[in-house]
Amino acid sequence: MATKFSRQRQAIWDFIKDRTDHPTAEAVYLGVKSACPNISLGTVYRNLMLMRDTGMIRTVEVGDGVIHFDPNTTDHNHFICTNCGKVIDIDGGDVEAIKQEAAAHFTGRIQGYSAYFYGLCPDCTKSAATKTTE
Amino acid sequence: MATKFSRQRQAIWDFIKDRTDHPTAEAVYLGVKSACPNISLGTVYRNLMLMRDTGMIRTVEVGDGVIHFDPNTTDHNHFICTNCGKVIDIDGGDVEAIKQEAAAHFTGRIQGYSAYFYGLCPDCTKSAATKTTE
DNA sequence: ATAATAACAGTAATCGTTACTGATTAAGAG
DNA sequence: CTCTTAATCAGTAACGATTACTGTTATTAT
Repeated sequence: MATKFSRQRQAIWDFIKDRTDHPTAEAVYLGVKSACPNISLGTVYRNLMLMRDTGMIRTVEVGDGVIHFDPNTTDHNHFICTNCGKVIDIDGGDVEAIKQEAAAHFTGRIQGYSAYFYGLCPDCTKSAATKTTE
Repeated sequence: MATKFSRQRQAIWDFIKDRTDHPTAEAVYLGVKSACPNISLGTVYRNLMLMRDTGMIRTVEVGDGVIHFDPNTTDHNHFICTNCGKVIDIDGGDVEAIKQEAAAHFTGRIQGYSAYFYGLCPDCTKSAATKTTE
């Protein structure tokens, strides 16, 4: 067989598989250290990219110059807080409708899709409201 | 006055203002060299980022790890060819409808938006069809 | 248990972007 | 037109995320 399931790969998968906070490679690296104290950052990158290439996870590029990883491979949109940088899933939107809408105005075949919405996340909206009137 | 309109900035603006091909900083740098033979890459970056900050142009992050620049600041979508990497505008889509659709499923205020569609561009579709059946 | 090789840790290299330097130069005042 | 001054420049060094390389380790099939 071609693939060996190493302890490190398992640890990375265990760490990321239920995440909804779109960690970076660095964050995965730090998070996996408890299970694999001397894992290498290169190993984390290699495995994350391999998981992406095999469709286990998806990469998300938010505009902060760093790659984020998302175990949710179903079609969905992302919200990025312009204040704290948090990346939040927007579930339940009719992604198919959005694709259709764009396809109607383009003469190529649209396969994939990813959209990013920007604004203040609920938390930052709250703390902004707390501050003295501004 | 705070702003000086240098020859270099003018050249960069002249180069990019009518482009629809979303050049990178590197591409702008090369393209501007004929007008400004010894312009510096740093100058190109500084001016492009300044133009973005003042709303003259927009940055587009496509997933290739490089920043692209777009003089079209009106709301529109982008198509990225997974074969040749070309970035093409999708004009005429109802962007507002897409925003609404997503906003309906999210409890924060959505301000900005950018969406990317992936697939084979018209050119690559054509040349793929030319090849022996595969 | 052993062989074969995927995967590893550690580190060096790459590359896009940003920051720093002292030298230029655009723009307003006299 | 000349002078002043601060914005901008060219050139280069620094930075940080990601990738590539190298010799070692460990998973899997036999």
